[in-house]
Amino acid sequence: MNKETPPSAYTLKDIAREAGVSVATVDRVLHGRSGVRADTARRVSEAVARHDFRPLRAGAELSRARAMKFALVMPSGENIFMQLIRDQVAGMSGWLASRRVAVETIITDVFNPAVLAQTLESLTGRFDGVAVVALDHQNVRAAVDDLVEGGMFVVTLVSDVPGSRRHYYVGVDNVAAGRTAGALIGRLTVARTGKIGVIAGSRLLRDHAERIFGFQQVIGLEYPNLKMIEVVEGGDKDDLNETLMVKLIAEHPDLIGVYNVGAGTPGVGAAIAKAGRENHVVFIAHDFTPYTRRCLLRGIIDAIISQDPGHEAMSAIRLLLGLVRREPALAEQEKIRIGIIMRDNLP
Amino acid sequence: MNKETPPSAYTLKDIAREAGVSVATVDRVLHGRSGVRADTARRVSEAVARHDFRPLRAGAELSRARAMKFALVMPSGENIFMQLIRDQVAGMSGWLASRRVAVETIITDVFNPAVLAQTLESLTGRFDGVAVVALDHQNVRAAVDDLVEGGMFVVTLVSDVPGSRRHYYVGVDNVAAGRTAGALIGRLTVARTGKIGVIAGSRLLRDHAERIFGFQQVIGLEYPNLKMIEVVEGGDKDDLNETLMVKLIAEHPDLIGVYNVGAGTPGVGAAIAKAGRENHVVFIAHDFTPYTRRCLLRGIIDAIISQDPGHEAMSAIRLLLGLVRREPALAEQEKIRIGIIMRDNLP
DNA sequence: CTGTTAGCGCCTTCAT
DNA sequence: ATGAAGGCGCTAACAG
Repeated sequence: MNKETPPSAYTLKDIAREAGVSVATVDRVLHGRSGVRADTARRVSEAVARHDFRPLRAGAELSRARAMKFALVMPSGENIFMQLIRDQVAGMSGWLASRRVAVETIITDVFNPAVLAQTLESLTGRFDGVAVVALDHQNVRAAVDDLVEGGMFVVTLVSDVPGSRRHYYVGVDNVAAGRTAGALIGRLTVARTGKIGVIAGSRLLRDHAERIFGFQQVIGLEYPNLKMIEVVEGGDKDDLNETLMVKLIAEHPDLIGVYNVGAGTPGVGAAIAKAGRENHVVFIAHDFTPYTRRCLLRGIIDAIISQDPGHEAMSAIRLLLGLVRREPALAEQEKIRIGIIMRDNLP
Repeated sequence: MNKETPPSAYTLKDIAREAGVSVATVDRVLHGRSGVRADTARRVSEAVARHDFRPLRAGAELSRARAMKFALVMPSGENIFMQLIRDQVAGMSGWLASRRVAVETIITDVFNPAVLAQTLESLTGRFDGVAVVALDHQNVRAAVDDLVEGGMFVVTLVSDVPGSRRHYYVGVDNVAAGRTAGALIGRLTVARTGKIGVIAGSRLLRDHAERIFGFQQVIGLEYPNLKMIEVVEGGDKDDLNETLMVKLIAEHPDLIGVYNVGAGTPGVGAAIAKAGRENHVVFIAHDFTPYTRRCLLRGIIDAIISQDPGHEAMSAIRLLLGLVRREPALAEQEKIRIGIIMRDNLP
């Protein structure tokens, strides 16, 4: 028998009585609102501390309940990871509804800074908060800053705009993700000597650039036996990626590893499978999907770097909710982990 | 612009008015309570469905608010992972207090079935729910069943009692965890030929037994170049583990991999470091701690199989809360992932 | 500066 | 089988 946390069914009223004030005063002290004599405040604080009193959330929530509307700005296109996030949000409908939170998904061309910026601007006043898969570009940064300036709460999702005034970024450390990919390729190719191919969507996307940076770091510094081929770009498209991969295989007989930085993994996988190279080429890609799951089981993909879409969607919404309600920052509680998924630890 | 979930600030009262009944009746229908004519129920259901109405959680919570008391039964001893879980629970104190939930941690000798069973029996009537790091033994199973029989809600934590009537198990699939360890050793030793050592706490602990089983499966079937040495048991103790590991290194010059199934990792690590074998021996262990973090950075440990203690503690409490409140099962939402942590994806 | 009071939405007796 | 009404704990508007 050891530690004990007493139930403490105290209420505001009890504390008020004990401190010899009214509930309103206790409430003021509890929330640090002004208009309380220092001396009175002290008496209240003491009573609160004495019983380690915490206001019951349900009461607070009920009394301020208000319908809220959030916008979720996501890329158009076939990107499966984004699709998964949308699915997760759809699956949260019960959770959202019972809290009077509405989420409107807005699909736009995130790859075009002007379009994205304009989409963001158009949100002004229509929402209580915005979660956006951002693009690191000055127009977008300006749009985000304008929104925040106007009192909107903004979190970036998956892809950040570092210099902006967004309240939070929900997503992984992409440099670390790239390093992880590099370390996996390095370790799994063992001591073999050969070339490593890297396929990205676009080096202009901050998350892709960061992953490549981290990847190069590790390969360059720690695996002198591996030589990186120039990064090629396939716009996250399956077909283009397949073409690129076929070419890589053809031109580099000593290719022993491939890192697909963004989406479009099916294209890369198809090229490897058709060439019958799954046993010679260590293939690392991002994001756990039905397709990558199959590839892991068949040995086409050796490891997946993952971030949990459900977790990210939930985090973004929770953070926005907390901001709107002005609750103390649960911030770094919500940090997103970089997952490594191999054949034997499939979720 | 795409999907839309309307705010729907409807309340029970609105639905009642629309269905031409009172709020009490709507409440009855919503919760499937008896005493409503089929025809009336249908009218209500229709109104509910028409607006996709969900009762506001805060209201429901407030009206049923009740102080609750949960017991957390954990092993005595130095096991760091358990310590981390306790820390996490301590860190949840604000969350718990604002929901009027008290958690009493009860330390007991989980390795002794009789003691554990008796501890469990002693909980009867004193708590609303129990989270227990269990031992798979018939006495324990009987004790768990008795508790459930008596109306207590029970979840097992980290280590399960499969045949029992516990409501949930919160923890990872340990066979898969063992397989993951096996796959990592297999892949990271590359094509080298040699022996693999396995150190467990006790083969009588179900989680250890399952991990060993999964590990053997993979090593035996897929890596003919690796030969497993007989499993040795160190009772999760640092000092004993160190002695065992020193012996393994001395007796098997061709040792190229070690899997520490349970706790006591510092002992194993020390032996490897002192022998200067960190570059020859692939070392896989469980649980991310300050110590294993250091080992990852220094290259002593190659990969950690992790389960998030914070996540587990939170899950256990949330599940118990849901059970007590008789909320629809959020069950498999709470599934715990097997994490792989290497030097570059440290949390 | 401080207190009073009317809700917030839901659940639950207690009547009918 | 159904309805009316009080209360859960907290907040905020309004008095003083």
